[in-house]
Amino acid sequence: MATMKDVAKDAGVSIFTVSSTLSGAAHVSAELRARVRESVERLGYEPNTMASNLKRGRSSLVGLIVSDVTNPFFTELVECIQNDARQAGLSVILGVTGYDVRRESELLRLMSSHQVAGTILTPAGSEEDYSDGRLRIGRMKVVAVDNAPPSLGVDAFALDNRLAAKLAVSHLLDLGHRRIGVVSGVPHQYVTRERLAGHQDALMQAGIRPRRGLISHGDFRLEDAYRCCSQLLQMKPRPSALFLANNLMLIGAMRALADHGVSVPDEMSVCSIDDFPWAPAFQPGLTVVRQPILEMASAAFQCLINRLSGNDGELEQRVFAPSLVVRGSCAAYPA
Amino acid sequence: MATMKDVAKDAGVSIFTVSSTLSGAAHVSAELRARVRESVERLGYEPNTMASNLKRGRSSLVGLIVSDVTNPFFTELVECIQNDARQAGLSVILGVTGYDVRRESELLRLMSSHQVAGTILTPAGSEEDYSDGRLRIGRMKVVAVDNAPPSLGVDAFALDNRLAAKLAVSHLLDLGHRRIGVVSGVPHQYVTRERLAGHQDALMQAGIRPRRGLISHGDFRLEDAYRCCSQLLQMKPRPSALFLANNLMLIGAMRALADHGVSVPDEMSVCSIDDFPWAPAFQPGLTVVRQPILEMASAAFQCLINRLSGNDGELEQRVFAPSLVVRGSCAAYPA
DNA sequence: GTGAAAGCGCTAACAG
DNA sequence: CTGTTAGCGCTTTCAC
Repeated sequence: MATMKDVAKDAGVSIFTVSSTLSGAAHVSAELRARVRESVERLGYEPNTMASNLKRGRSSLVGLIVSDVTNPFFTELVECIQNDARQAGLSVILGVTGYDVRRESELLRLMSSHQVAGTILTPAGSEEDYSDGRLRIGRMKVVAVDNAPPSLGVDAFALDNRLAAKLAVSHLLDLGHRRIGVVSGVPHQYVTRERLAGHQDALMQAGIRPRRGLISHGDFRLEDAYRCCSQLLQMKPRPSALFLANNLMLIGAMRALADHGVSVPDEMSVCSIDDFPWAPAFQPGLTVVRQPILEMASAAFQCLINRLSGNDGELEQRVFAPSLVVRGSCAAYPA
Repeated sequence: MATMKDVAKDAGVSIFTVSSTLSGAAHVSAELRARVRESVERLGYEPNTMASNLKRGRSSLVGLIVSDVTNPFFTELVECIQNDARQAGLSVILGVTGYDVRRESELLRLMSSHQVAGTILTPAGSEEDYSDGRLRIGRMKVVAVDNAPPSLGVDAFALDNRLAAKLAVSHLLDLGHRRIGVVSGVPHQYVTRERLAGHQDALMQAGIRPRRGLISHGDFRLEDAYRCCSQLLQMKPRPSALFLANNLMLIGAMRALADHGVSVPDEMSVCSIDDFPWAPAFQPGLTVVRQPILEMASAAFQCLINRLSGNDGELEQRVFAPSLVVRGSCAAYPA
């Protein structure tokens, strides 16, 4: 592997000249520049980013830690951040927590040890998990997306999860449903609590008292939602509608419904949080509450960039508005 | 940010002692070890991976370059590789090509400049694109997954794409379909050609001559498939079955079918390559040809690890068997 | 405009 | 067992 020194020797110039030509930091005469370029070409020189970063004290890497790459919400987030990073000349190191706060800690530490400039994180935990500024690792900037317990202590960009759930459940209520089965997310996460609270808000507003038996605790993943949904289907009387706390669980529920031969929306109305490409492909189309992922991602990334360029202002905490996307999976009660 | 030097000073030992305690490379007396650990704790010391990698000449990073993160096939690949990498103590830098061979080149170069130990790549191109050993960048090891034109010149792990397509189309043929609409992938990619060839194989075997008009060229993405499928639906007589070259295009087709009020499988049988979590959630369940992603990913990663540990043996080129997963989206003709 | 030289934080000989 | 030291490849003063 050719180094800068090799190039310098080959071109008969100093290391400095090579460095300046490549980085454009200082004026180099056209002639030397040409010689350098030629040597670079001939030797197949590739700059060693690591060495450069080490010297400059900051790296061209950013961390991106998400809860679950197989979830289209996170997937789209990855896509967005990836694009933004590329445009900013940054590369992204990916980490996956699986909603595990301990893994999250490890990953954060790992990112820091890779000297990433900053990290975008979808926190896995709840308020208690972040009480002690656990996210402040070294001088690494971190900004949170999606799950933003108040105690985070970092910039955060998240959906108004409470309102999102309320929107979904109110939609069901407006259609006349009274027994609404709920599959919520991993119990300890802030997002889950908020969505559960939004569910309550909706019931409250409609003057309906929530029943424990109708609330089932999933883990934001498909398999568990399948199980939860199957249980809900055993209830007598059976709920007439289902609210799922995220997209993957919606899929799990649809599978369960399919396997139990329950038709949507005739026998069961279904809606969830998180829109995704597959939702309109179902027959009937799936009614969901949409998150403005692109906006959240851009805002988060821009914020990170600002922090990196020295902005030490107040914490930025932005909440984004959900929107109900009505398709065909919720029908009026009785169907 | 505390450095090793700081820790050494704080603990009253030499840098070397700190280094060996942390890496476990040399024996350090229990007492010093304790002192070091304490200082590490107190100062909140984090090793600087970059410096370490620079010094050791190899990095704890691997590159992972995929065509499209929003596609569940690649998503699952990312998930698998991510897991394997973690267990091997490696972090992954993610890159996305969008099926663009030029971006692929840039990304490969980028990975190399980040001094990654190796890179796992889902190549975007075709045979001609790799004629000149374009994948051999510096001393970076690269191994290919998913798309493996013979000219690659690197280890490759891919589905038997030709057989996969044949399986799908033969299934349709066996059900009595004779006019089968096809939406293929990005025209220049090897995978696309193979799947098209498999389609031909199936027709040939059934003694049916292929008709150009029934073949539409998508780009492995949803939107374009929607368009292609809509066009196919205009044909008179209309095809009685559809074969999609991948999962995202299946979704696009299902959307088009839904929008045009065509019912599956009564009015249209549908099948594609790539299984994905959503497939069984549809009503009817989607019939697809499954790729053994986990196996392919593990094999690829293991191969990379072997290469990294000095195995300079022959190129490993492995082809994996597809399997037809019959669900409900294909019915006998006439429906 | 160009070169020499001093490190960035760490590892790994080599001495003691 | 522990300390000293010489770099890894690059950026960046500082002289010329």
